[in-house]
Amino acid sequence: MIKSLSNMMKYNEKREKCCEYIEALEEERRKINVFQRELPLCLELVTRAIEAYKKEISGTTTDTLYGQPECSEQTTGECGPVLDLFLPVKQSSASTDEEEEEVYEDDDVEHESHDTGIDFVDKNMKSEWLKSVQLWNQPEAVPVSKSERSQQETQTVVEPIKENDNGAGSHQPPCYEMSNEKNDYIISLATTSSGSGRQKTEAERGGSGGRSSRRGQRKQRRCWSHELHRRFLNALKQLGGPHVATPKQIRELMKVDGLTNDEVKSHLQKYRLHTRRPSQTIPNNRDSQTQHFVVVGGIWVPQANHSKANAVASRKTTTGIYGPMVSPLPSEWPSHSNFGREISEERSRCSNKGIVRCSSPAMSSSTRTKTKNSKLS
DNA sequence: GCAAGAATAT
DNA sequence: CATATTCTTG
Repeated sequence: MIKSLSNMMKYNEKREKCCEYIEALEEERRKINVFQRELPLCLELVTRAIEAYKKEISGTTTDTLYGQPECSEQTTGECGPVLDLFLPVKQSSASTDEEEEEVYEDDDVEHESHDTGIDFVDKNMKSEWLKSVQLWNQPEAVPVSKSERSQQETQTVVEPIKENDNGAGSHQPPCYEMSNEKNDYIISLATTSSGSGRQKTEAERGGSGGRSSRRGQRKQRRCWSHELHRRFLNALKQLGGPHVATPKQIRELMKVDGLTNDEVKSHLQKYRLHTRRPSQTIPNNRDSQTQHFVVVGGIWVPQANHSKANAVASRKTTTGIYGPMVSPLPSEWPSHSNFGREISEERSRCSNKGIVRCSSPAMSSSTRTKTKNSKLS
């Protein structure tokens, strides 16, 4: 008699336990699902375990509660925010990406194999929306994925050190608070793409609602994320250096919709400033004004360390962040801007006091010289 | 009137 | 400091 009773209790207890397990397992499975290709076995195991437990508690019971085993939407978990962000952009992936992404497809699809079609879930999704979002918002904030890409194309240099950036938990705070603005940006990025994308000026200041009424209002500050800056540099490179490239051209090349000429212009201005005479502010000894450059493979580099230019050592080359030469570049720019050693490249092009044909406006006080001729479009 | 650049402003 | 905006000029 007693026995049966205790048995029953035990059973109940057991069942309860099972339910808990199942619950936990399913939760786990959802997570694993995202990494299906990495952990196929894991997924399988968990699934089996779930089934096993279910069998155990057999028939009726509380199955209803756990009736959603097939939750294929791996977004679950704590992805709340993700989802939110994702939604607005969602469609972009389909239509826009080609425009936007082209510049940096490389790393996005690098890792492991892609067996099941599932990849798209985490891979695509992530890259897609993250990218767009990032462009305007938090420059870094990305979990990990893109840590690599930093400087692929141009880079001749190695850049040994770069771990610091986001490796650990450095969430750069979003530039400034853009609150809901972000959606607008995202959307514009997503839909417009390069094609025509151009009317932004208005849209932006309009803020959220889209009311562009208040014109006096200062535009939201644009944060030049790494991505943006990368594109910027890229464009610069294609155009032949910061001194010959014009804001408009750059903007067009960047293919970042929502970006305005003014913004580019401003950025360019800053870039040029930093680019030239990086040392100036720093009276520092060092051959400050005597820097001797050496031509290496067509580019000018500081004689000093051209051989191992990027070596870690040089990084503190006095010149500071904007060091004119190929200083190994301190991880990147100060906070978020990222003129890094890339500038070195640029400067290598025209800098060197007039040695090169280009009038090197940068050097001369009167920059306006420019080479407008070249762009007689 | 536009666009680039410099000079200011925030 | 980094961006935005305004001023100047071609």
